[in-house]
Amino acid sequence: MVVERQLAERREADRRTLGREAFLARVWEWKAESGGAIVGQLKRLGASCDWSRERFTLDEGLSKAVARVFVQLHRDGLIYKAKRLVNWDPKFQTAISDLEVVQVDCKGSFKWSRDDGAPLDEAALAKALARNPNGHLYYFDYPVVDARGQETGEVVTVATTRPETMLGDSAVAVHPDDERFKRLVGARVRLPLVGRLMRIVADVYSDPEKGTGAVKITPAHDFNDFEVGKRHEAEGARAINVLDAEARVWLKGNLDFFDGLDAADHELARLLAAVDGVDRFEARKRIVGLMAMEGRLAKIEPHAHAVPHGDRSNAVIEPWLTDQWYVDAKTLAEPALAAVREGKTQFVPKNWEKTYYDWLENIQPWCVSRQLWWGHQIPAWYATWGAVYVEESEDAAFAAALADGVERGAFGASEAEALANDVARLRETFPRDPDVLDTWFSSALWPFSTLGWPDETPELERFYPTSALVTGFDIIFFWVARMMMMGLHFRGEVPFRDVYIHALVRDEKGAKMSKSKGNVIDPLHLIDRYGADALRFTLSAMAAQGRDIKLSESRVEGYRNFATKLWNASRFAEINGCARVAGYDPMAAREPLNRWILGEAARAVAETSAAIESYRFNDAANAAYRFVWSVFCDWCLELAKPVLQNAEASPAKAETQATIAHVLDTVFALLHPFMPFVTEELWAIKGEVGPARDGVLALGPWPSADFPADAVAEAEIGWVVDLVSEIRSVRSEMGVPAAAQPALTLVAPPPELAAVARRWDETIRRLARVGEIGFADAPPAGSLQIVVRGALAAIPVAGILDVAAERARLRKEIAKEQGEVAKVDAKLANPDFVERAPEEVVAEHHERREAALARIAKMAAALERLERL
RNA sequence: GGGCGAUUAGCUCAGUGGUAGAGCACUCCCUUCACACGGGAGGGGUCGCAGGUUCGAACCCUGCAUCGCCCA
Repeated sequence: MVVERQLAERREADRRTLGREAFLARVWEWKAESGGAIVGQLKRLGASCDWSRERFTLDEGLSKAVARVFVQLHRDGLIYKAKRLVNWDPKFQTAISDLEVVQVDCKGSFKWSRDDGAPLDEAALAKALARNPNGHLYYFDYPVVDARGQETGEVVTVATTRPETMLGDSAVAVHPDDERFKRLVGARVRLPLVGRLMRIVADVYSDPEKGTGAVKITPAHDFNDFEVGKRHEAEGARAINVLDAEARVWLKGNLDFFDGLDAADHELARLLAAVDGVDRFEARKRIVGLMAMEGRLAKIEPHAHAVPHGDRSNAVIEPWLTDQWYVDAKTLAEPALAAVREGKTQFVPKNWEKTYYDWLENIQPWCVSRQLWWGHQIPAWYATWGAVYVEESEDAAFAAALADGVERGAFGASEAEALANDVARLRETFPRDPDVLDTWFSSALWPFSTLGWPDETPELERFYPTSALVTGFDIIFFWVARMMMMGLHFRGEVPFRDVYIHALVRDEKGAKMSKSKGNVIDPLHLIDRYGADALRFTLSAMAAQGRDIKLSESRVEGYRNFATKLWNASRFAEINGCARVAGYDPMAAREPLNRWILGEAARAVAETSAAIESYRFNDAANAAYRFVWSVFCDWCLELAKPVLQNAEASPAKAETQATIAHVLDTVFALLHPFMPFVTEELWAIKGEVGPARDGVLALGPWPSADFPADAVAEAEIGWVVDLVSEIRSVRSEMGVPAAAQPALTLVAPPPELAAVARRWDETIRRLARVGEIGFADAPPAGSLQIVVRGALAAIPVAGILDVAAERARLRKEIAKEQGEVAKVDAKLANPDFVERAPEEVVAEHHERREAALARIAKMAAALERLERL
């Protein structure tokens, strides 16, 4: 299609002029240059595919699979040729499947009624239809005739949105229970302009509520009418095709049309002159005009209805009667449905199962032939005696045709032998079906055709069934369901265990990106600005299940910053001699800080792994992000600074350096799926010092989550973190200048806490920006007082303390805690709660209450001391 | 008309029965020797509305409203 458009743009010969072979050469040319674009995008995004297995549907091996499948299905009776209505695209002149049809709502504005007395303003109608040929309902009177064909004076009014199809009408249907028409069932009407006599038949398809309750039946041009027509063949209903492949009215030489008519009739001649060979929409206007002239047009109303359009061509689709090849999708769908019901294949998120079921349960025969040139040509050869030979190769087909020809007596054995040696004549005698297969037909074989099927290859043995298919929801019908059908039929096993339906990226307003809307966000553009890592991380972080992604650049920017942060953290480690050490054993680490960060890292790895395994990529990205930035950078590196920057070498310093190097390696591996480029780069840089790397990070193992959490280390580090945080908070709130370095007094700490404080003296002073750290039994006068994990800390700021503000602050804190206690008390006072809630929930409430009360007590005491001032 | 989903902080979104969260934006402070693409501290939500189930509901059920998607 694209190539055809290019040809038109460049004013070159169209495909029919060019001929099949020359055209296909052009398409291959185009495929070579543009087909690489998507692969290029994937590579820029860092998709680590096994590119050696890249395939194109028209590759040689895949063609073999297609031929095998077509022949096999034909022998199984699951592919057949039939004359049925198809969705015909008059622009591309090919049949398309239901899925390639999009419904477009149309509503016109033109209104006219014969009862108003004014003549039909054809110019105004033409103007309205020029804007959109659809969107109106036209009411036509069909005169009732008696047994001799004389008009009785009575009319039946039918309504239609496509007036030109009346040329192919062969019945009028009314509902069997509709009292208004009961006595007319079986009577005949004369089709205006044409003169055809047709029956009024009773059929439940006719909806008494819609239009006039009587509906014209045009079996050759409407899917519903086709079914109605079949039911009433005995009453004369038949398919009369009145359009050609380009949707022009086709009457001259149309035997079906003239059947039963007097070709010499002058009224018919006038009709032919007016509409024969005329485009359907022009014919629509002319038919309406002719009907008005005959006084058979009752009225025209604006009418909202859905009009089928080709999703590629955007042309209005015409239901058209043709010979096409069909796959018996209903039969193939049964195992495909069962496989998902039995859980052999699982959808993630699960709710997409419903979409899959709905479609497969209501599946229609799949029209697989296309009147195009680009694609797998259908492996069917025809003989003059009406037989068709479906074979995997031309040779096989000719052999079969010759043998059959001899059998039928079409020619003698010697004649057949002579023919067999003359390929040119064979091709003339048994022409191949010129149509090609729907591209989704070959796509349906993808999971096994790409692995070498129909040969039993080692790849097939190893990789089929595949573990997971990742795709968009809009592909469930087109591809997933069809791969399931074909995979089960030809391999006896599902093609994949999991089907992960990913989010669709939309623009910032939530609109689906489309070239015609011009709101496409080019990933390469974003990559140029923020880097592939930032884009990947953003997409992962926003890929919550069951929701689409409204991509906003600010998020991408934020994750670009994250990549920078990671880079700087690595630089910090490098500057501070955090080099990898051969044989480093995390389990042997002694320092609380190291044991703590190792435990935190293990937890982050475990969380990220679990999230990835259950396809919760946003949770995975967030867990990794939080650990790297909020834990490792914000605390571990900060807490390590005093040790690292101490000029003296010590076992603690060496252990910390080695641990940080080790944790960084963990971080690189953990982030690699989200940010492959920067992590690979850092991995290489950090590989320059210390033991040699085994290989690239991309091929390295996933980090271990084995390190057990160390409660003692957590208590120590956690307290330091909380203390620093609390001091910072109270400083900021009370307006202690950043430059001021007041002392810190720990009030009567338990001995082990005092030891911790001494161990972290330098760190606390640095991070909390306090001077000397001392111990006392009571807080010094004029102190800010805070409670950290049950311990009281005081910051004497006598000179600058605003006593009133500090009182207010303490009262506010106390009130907050009291509120908490009140809430918990209310619950605990409820006997139903205590009785029915799980024990641990009740216990937790008690603990919360105790903790709050303890804080209140300490702060109340602090407040009291302040009051005494 | 049928089905699916959404409605939570200014914005974009997590959160499937037990103390409402993140990123961005916003306010204030900081040129502290990895990082201003940074550091620190804050403000901000009766979880669309109305019922119901439950000791307890953003979460489960029913109805309604608004928006979106798919199918006919």
